[in-house]
Amino acid sequence: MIYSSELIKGTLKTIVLQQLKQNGKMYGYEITQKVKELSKERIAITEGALYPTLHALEADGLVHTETEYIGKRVRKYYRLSTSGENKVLEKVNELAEFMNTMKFLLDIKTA
Amino acid sequence: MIYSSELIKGTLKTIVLQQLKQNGKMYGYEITQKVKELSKERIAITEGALYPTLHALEADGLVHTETEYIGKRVRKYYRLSTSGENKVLEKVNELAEFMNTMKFLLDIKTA
DNA sequence: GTCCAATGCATAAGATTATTATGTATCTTT
DNA sequence: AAAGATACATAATAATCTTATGCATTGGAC
Repeated sequence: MIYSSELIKGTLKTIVLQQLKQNGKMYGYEITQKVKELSKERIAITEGALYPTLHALEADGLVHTETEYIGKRVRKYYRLSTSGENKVLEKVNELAEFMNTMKFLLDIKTA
Repeated sequence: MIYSSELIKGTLKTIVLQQLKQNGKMYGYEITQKVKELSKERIAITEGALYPTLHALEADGLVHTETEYIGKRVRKYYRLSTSGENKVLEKVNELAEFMNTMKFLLDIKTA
């Protein structure tokens, strides 16, 4: 079962930043696969969502890129900048608090 | 501190449905105030977001409405339909699971 | 050796759903 | 009398996703 796409909205940037934090440098396709695996197939990041997001993170100076060639195929690696490292902490903290609030609001018992 | 609006996206319908479940019948303004109170001012539902959402829930047959007059002032009460009662269970369960997945993905420790 | 699936990037049209602004009107408090 | 709270609603705009499309390389199956 895949989570309905509305839920991903608003958390995608946070997920991507956190993956970069945990893995140092990653390329786009790798991020989709890693998140798919970690979420047991329940979070599917589409390319149409991912690439614009990565470009936005770069435009905001939260990540830096390096291009590598594997044979003739291009890979664009992304890595957190210093401000990106701060941002991921902020974002994850905010989401953690938000989830606590939602748990209370929705009367959800902890598993 | 108010949660950034991106986080609300995708959870607003669930919040509204759950409030209706917990309180039987409610009118729009009441929902905004109740959520504001329960979230300690951290979730602010704007009218421009709420009313279209309520209308959509009604169009989907998840809620029924009754209009009441308090003096000359109109109040439109919303109440879950039978399919709305099923829907709220689905939505809350999905969100609960999603939050567990996110907690794992983002390496968040339980408070 | 050819074809399909997977890998890898990217953008564009369209849909969804929020923000912000605006409008109307009543009621309460100062 | 004025301001703020109550109460509904819609429209223009913005953000951000889905879906579709495009291009190109690589690996495995047949």
